[in-house]
Amino acid sequence: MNAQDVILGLLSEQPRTGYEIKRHFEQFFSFFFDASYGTIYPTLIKMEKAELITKEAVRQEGKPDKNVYTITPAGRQRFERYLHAPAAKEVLRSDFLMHLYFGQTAGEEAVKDLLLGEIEAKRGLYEDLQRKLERLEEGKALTRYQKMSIQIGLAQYRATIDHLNELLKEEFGS
Amino acid sequence: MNAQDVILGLLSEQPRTGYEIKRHFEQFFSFFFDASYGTIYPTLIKMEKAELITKEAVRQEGKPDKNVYTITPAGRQRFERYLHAPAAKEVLRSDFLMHLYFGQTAGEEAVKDLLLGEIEAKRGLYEDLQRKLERLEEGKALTRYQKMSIQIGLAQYRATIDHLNELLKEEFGS
DNA sequence: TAAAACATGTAAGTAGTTACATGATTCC
DNA sequence: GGAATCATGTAACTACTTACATGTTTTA
Repeated sequence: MNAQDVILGLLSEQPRTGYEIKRHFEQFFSFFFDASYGTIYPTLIKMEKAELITKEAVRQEGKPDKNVYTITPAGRQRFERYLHAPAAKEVLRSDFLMHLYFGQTAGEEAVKDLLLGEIEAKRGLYEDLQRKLERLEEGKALTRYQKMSIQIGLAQYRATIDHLNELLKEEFGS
Repeated sequence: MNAQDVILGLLSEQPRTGYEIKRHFEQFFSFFFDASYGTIYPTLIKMEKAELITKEAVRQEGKPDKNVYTITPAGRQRFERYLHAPAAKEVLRSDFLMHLYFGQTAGEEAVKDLLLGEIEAKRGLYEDLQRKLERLEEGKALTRYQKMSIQIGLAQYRATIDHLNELLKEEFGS
């Protein structure tokens, strides 16, 4: 999975601008994918050259002009290929766990703060994601599977928060 | 967190070769960090030039020669700086969740297979990590915090497997 | 009046992977 | 005899981020 696959997927739902794609990443994919404008815009240009998508420039009043991208049949085919290929293995990069691993060097107080910080961070992410899900459910624009993927994120956060809280109680008694 | 920080951490425990560092990544960090030889060896060379570590060539019988790296005081200082800086935010990249998100396009059968596959994959990772933990506990070479970080991984896998199994039952009735 | 939202793009740099290249020894 | 383990390294490439660059309108 790279930025191109994901962008193709979003454009297979409907035409979108680079700006809208980025917003979608933040709203739906925040906990398992991200890409910056510095990736999105060059990728769109590259994909247009490869004829996977087409660009339409749209003039707007009171706002900057925008480029709306539409997927082509070749683009759709490419996306199908990605979708039916086996999912690549998940990659987690956790600086929190790395810090914890070296806790002996950092000292008990530092580790306690680390745990407290991680719990707070995860709680924030959890609430944020929950609010997003609520807002999206009101809008009714959510497929069954989109909802599932968000709920998996929620369950994962929840489980981590619970486990970390237990650890804190057991190991540091507070 | 980058490869340099982590390597510095491992060398702060004891002198090691590039090969041993890679093996350690696999044994301890498999679920929250990884780096290939193509990263490790060039990084070691760069760090030696920066005088964060020193190299000692060791001749061996019946095995290739090896380069044993030792951390310098400057390297230790650099590692402390990393360790006391706030932990960078965790990054997850899940192609499984991306596939699930686009389940509507892929179809119900494909999604069911996807879930089944993910459960199997996670179960494998869980058992693997559990075996690693057992072996390491026998060896008694584990600090309290090292054990904690592995247990967090185990709890995370466990929670995901359970949640995915429930999803499968509820949504696909099998 | 300042920040957020809307909107696009580039240049320079960072950080990594994959594949190749080599070669002995030990275990199955 | 073949796979796994031990052991190091490079070249080409991929994929991304960060910072810069610009400018309007709406909202708090």
